Amino acid sequence: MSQEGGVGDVDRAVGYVLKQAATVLRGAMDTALRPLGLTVSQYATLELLDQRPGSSVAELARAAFVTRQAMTGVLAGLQDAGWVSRPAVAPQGRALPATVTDEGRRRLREASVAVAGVQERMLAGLTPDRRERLLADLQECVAALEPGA
Amino acid sequence: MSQEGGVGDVDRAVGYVLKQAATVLRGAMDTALRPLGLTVSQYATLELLDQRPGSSVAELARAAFVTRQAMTGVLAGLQDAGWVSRPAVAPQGRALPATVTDEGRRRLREASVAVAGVQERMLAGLTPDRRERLLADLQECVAALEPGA
DNA sequence: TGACTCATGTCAGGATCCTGACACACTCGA
DNA sequence: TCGAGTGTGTCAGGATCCTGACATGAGTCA
Repeated sequence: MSQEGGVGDVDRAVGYVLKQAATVLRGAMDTALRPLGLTVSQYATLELLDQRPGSSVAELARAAFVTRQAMTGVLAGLQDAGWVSRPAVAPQGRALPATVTDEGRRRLREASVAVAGVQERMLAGLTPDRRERLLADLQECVAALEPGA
Repeated sequence: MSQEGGVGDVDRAVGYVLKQAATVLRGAMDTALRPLGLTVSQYATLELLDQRPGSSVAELARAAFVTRQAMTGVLAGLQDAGWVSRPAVAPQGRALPATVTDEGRRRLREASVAVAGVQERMLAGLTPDRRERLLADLQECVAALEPGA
């Protein structure tokens, strides 16, 4: 019972397990990154910025699924640490293109290895085929729920 | 390139898509629950409490992946709304067993249908087999990362 | 040129959650 | 019996993120 149009047992609800997985992963990343002096948000921002050099705060915020205000705070911390630099004046429009500094890139490389280890540990029990399928299914879920759909 | 021991393209990193899926799902649940006057946290707590009647704050907190303090705040809101009741004195030990009221159960039933709709929309593009596999894979990921592992 | 729209950066305020700490209640073993 | 260990509820403080709002710069079009 307790089915009749509802969600059913939470342990078998994809949404519940999805949040659980995201929470556990974030925790594992946090413990892996803490010794390196990086938060999960900072690492994610560095990784994004390394792959999209010259991004504005707004672009990074969208890529990291947070608001511009939140990303502004993260970027400020990264700038204070000397891992990210932004020009004082906008070269065009209002956007201030951010770039990873050499020191930031070194830090990112260490962090990236650590995070890759966590991801590998998470996926250790899955065959390459299953990993591909898992990724594809998650992307399908995202596409189905996105506002534009 | 940019592979060499690192994470690789973020769009193909399971962790990135996992967080994206969790974020999009939470947003969709929020818009679905808002008309019913429920937050996602409140709904999750009601659903958990309906399936585990008499749970304490600490038990609910563990089940919802938050701290006791956060769950205390959510429960206080639910009690103020009259959807959850707790005895004034602990019948045993210090734990105060919480239960969903009749009014709360009515509200939960509506919310559960709404959330089930969101989940169905998210999984619409997946066959039953793929849904089962997705659930199993996510559970595998959780088990592989859990502290006790 | 001027009005409109859109995107960006920023400020102010509030909501949510976390870490750290403390006191109380039960259980178990010396 | 009593002490340690565990689990629970709660308070205080801080960190992170969000909503709402505003001003600025660029592009579009009458």
